[in-house]
Amino acid sequence: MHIYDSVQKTKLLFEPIHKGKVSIYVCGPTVYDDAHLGHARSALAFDLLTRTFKSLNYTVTLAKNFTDIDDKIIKKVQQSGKSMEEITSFYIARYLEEMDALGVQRADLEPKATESLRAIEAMIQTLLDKDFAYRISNGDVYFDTSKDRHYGSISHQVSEDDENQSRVAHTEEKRSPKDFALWKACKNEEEICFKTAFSTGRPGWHIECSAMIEKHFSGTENYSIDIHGGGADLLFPHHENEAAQSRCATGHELAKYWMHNGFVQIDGEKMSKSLGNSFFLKDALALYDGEVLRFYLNSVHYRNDFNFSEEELKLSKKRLDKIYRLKKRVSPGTASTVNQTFKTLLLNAMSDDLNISIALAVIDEMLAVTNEMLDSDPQNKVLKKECLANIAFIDTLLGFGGKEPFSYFQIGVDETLKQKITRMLQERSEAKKIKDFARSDAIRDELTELGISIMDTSEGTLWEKLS
RNA sequence: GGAGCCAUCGCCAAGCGGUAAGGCCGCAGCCUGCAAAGCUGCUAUCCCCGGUUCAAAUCCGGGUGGCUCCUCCA
Repeated sequence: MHIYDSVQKTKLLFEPIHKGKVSIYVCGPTVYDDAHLGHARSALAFDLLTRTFKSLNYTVTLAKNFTDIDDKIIKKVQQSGKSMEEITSFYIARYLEEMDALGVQRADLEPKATESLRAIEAMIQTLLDKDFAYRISNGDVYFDTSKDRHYGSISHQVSEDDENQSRVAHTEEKRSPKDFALWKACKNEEEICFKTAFSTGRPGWHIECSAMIEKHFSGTENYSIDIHGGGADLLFPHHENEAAQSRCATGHELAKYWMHNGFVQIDGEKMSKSLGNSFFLKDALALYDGEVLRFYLNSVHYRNDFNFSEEELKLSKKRLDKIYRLKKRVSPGTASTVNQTFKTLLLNAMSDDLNISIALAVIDEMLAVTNEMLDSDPQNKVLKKECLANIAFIDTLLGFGGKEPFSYFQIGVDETLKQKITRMLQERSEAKKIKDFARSDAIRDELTELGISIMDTSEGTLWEKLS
């Protein structure tokens, strides 16, 4: 397995800390609002990563956190009158439902900030004890970036010039604009506050990830985990700060490899809540099947930016359709053993920093070859069984192609319409029997108007919903 | 102002110094009563200008254009 490390900015051979095992921590969402396509892209990218490791016979431990303490959540509590727990549990549940619909496998660990307060407090206390952090008069605790000689080594974005480092306003007591909050003291009684030795308040954004990783992963003398992942926007300052905290608190590096996924864009601009161009997952899933969305969002390499368009999504579906058409051809039946050449080619592609484009090309080649062989030998049962195994492997590795193929093409067609289609097809085949082609073609036109495409085969007439 | 990323056929997109994968669309053909599906065939010298090299889409320098980070952000 080779992966691109965003710290060294090059593709590296993956060598696990512990042989045969891989530990991955991905920054999850802040749960104060609905997830959009960008959240899906990130989840999907790391889902592909864990599936690939699993197929390579690694034992994977994946952690994805939920940030459930945050200024925006507090704001929402104040505005809505609901409790923090009500709000966060609602969005966590919805996030998980939507990820299920996309075929994202659940993380092994889903730590929350509210459940990690003791670990957070302990890490901040360690940093204070070791003099890597300082408390100011209002109770805030800051990380002293000047004490960390390696600060900047993750993102390479730290300026020598303090004035240019940040555009945010700073408290006077902060020693440097680069310093960041580990702990924010409560300013008034309405806020959500937790008692600690240093002050009553809440954790800063960066500390939870560092603390959770220490809490859940054993690590070694060199690294806490193998891979740390997240969106490209998290590289700086979030991951830089995480790395600094962990390095200074534990004496070793946080992660051996760092991976960052590219953005989902709308009309060439980053999708974000602040820009107001978000396409929410709940809306997308109301319009399109989760598997289709998954296929589309995964069809471009995870590090590239992804310019989303509904037209492209529909075109992308055609490529998925081809897998299911072949699956129809080889169904029903039981899968035998996956073709080893096919399996190797697919795995090789994904082992090269998740090269999905090559993987899809390998699949298309398998599709074409199998279709061709079936054209000349339609009853080849050995071939059919192997093909079912091949498609099952695609589903295991990439997470699509697993549905029952006939129902796949009928998603969105209700029972009433299905019965109507069946009646029309019966009438059409009777017309065809007596060579009344005018009548049979008229029925086909009616079906087209209903959004249904038909195809005559030796097994009878099949139909699909037009997308 | 500081720090990066990207630019390949009409569209999407691989390529990681050795002579341009794949998909969509289009055209022609096979199959079909006609279609659909499937199969076969056809379509690019890689934003521009220099340089390095026997050899560059791939490396270096300079442009142009787009995006991102430096504030919450996947």
